[in-house]
Amino acid sequence: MVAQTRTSACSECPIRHRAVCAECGTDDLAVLEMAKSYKTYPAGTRLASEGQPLMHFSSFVAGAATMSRMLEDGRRQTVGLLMASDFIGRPGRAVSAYDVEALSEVTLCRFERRTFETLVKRTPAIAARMLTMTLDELDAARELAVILGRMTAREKVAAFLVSMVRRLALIDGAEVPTDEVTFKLPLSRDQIADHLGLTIETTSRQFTALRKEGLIDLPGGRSVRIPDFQRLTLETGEDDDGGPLD
Amino acid sequence: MVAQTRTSACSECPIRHRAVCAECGTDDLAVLEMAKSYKTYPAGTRLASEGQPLMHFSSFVAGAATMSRMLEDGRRQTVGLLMASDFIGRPGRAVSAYDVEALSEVTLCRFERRTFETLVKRTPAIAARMLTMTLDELDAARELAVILGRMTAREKVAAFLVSMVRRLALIDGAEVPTDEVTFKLPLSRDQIADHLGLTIETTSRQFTALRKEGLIDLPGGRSVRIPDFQRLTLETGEDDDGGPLD
DNA sequence: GGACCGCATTGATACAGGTCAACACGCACT
DNA sequence: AGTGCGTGTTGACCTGTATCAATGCGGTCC
Repeated sequence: MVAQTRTSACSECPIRHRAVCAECGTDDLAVLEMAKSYKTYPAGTRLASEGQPLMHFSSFVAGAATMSRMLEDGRRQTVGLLMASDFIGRPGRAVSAYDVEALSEVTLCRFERRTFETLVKRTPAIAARMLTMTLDELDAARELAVILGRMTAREKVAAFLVSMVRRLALIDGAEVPTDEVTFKLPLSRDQIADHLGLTIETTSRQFTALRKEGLIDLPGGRSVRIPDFQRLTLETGEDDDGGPLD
Repeated sequence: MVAQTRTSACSECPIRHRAVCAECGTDDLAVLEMAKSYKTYPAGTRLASEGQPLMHFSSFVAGAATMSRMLEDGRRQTVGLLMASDFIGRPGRAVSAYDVEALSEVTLCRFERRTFETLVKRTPAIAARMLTMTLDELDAARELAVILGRMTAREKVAAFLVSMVRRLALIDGAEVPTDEVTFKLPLSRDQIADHLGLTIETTSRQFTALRKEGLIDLPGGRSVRIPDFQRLTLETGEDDDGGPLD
């Protein structure tokens, strides 16, 4: 089982792990191996800036970051939360369209942009993996549009918590919980507000309101306990069945 | 020049035109040719429904449609405007995540889903073209998130008009205008409101306000004349340079 | 012509969320 | 213990947008 050996040998890098190991020939694996480099950044690092050149295509191995755009007068909107297996940059674009800031210590698996473009062209499995990842990000961005465009502040916060739980479960490879969960938010109230198109005050008030109604528990230090996950899901206004669509 | 002959022979279908003709071998072209079928639908047709099976992967040849999600209580958010070269469906997903409704008469180039999945796997150029299209849609979805999350009603309407002009220019293969433009909106005020996360009344009021300030002209019948496109751009709050990033 | 209908506009009022301001809490540093 | 600072919470008030309601306007059908 050659594929398995490879899988375990490169589990840190989502690109290599998911796109290449299982499906690719040895040659491309070797090229990929030579091309990639790991790099770790402390929390708070600006990993990319809007309008600035972006020399690498990078994939998240560990840690989390926000991807955001700032308007002229300082209003900021976060358009995506980047976590394990998400990526920064895109083939064919030399300039970042967004600011990317590390929320925690972040480890990236990086490829020099030109090299990666060649790899995508030459290696069908990498292109296929890129396509799947991009389609998933597209779904996430559209979900966010629904939240931003049509939900109330309360629903936004509930939807955010629900999506965080689902996201963290996905990364852990665990099942999405049906009843009780406890986890730690990687974002400050400020950063949550920027993600939900709210102010920090409104965000804080909604957390408090949900707590007072027993939908969540806030033991302190950005921890959240959700006693009944299903019930919280109902607060988002979505007529969602809860299951993935694939 | 074989490629050119092919290009002119299949100009109606973006998938075939852009992804295959220029880059693919004859075999895959032949398969694609056999697999595709054109179909035209009248304005108002529901082309897909959230939660319903979607048997085809389709690409827009002509016409426009909205892609939207409805919440339990009837609130609707449009997450994308589909126009020539955009697509409905995704490889690997049998159920539509959104409602798609034709705004005008629409011609689609359709592939049976399974067939298309095979084609994507087998034909690198199709996968590459899909990836580019998906990355573009991802950018569009994130732009929308910025608009929905952080712009005022006035800015939203201005940004919508600006993006419509850019979009229409792209489809025509024309330059984005720097001064005067006139065009016809393919959306009703209602549909614009659902796209911008506003009510129809607020949307109408902002159109009126922009008209009163001479930023736009409304000759009637969904036509819009913009006397100074650059000036309108300034109303969106974006510190955009106006140029594409690629 | 008149009645109707879908779409757009305009006005009056209500309210969700923004703004401004004070205060609380935890934590590092001295 | 005391100070300072970053982060979060809460309160009072204000404003932009939603809501409710009326009117206009261009079609089309009888």
